[in-house]
Amino acid sequence: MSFPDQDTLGQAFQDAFEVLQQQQHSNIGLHYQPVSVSHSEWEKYQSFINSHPQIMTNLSSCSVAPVEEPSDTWRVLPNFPENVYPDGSINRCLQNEQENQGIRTVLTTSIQQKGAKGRKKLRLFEYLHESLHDPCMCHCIQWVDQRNGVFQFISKNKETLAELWGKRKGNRKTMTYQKMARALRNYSRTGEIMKIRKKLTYQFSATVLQRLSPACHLGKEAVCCQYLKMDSEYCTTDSWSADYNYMCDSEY
DNA sequence: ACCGTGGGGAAACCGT
DNA sequence: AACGGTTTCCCCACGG
Repeated sequence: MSFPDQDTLGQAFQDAFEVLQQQQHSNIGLHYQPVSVSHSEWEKYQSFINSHPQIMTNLSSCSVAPVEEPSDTWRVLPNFPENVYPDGSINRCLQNEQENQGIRTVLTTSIQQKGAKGRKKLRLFEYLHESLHDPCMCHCIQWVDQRNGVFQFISKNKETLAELWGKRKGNRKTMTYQKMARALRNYSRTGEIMKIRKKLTYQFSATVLQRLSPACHLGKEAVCCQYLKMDSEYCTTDSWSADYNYMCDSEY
């Protein structure tokens, strides 16, 4: 991972705390964790920061943090260890999910907008994958079959997810599911995400899935079967998929 | 007929 | 300036 530069990080902290103050929750302790970093890795940084308290007021020490991979997204965690999964994801976040989402959006947007120097933009499929691993987002998007990269938007809350995506990107207008789905359809040209013949259901390509899901999610031996589109039918390469499409046909 | 969902063309936008 | 990756708008099709 790479730490954002000190101005960026400092501004992001400030923005997040401003939100907290506006919401009169300035007493809540927060962790700031890049999504791409494991919990154990993050703990190392935490202990480093804890042993250098001046970082919190003067972020000059950040530059000594190891630089490996660029990080695109950061998450805000409440200061309750029991809420953190071993992989660094969140269990219940704050009592008020909207509140946490708002703070997270401020922080991630701030870092991305102000610290995007030379860093790749977050892409929609990356955001969706990230959301799929965020328990706070399970009311918006869920795995249908994680092993094969099949996921589904929750009809009731799909617009919420779209709006959050729009905010994350800093779009001028409100993102809607329709517009997001248009972007998803563009992925079918590049093969990164395919539409599954089931309501609100899509599938990551094997390549994308491997790139986004390291061993912790897939298992090294995991093989992703693709749904192959043939004359408006989808066929698959294993029995699960055959069953799955049978299920789709009866549901869709 | 209406609604939700899906498909796609085309132009605009924005960051690299 | 060119390009990639959306974003936005619009229109259409289809099934319930």
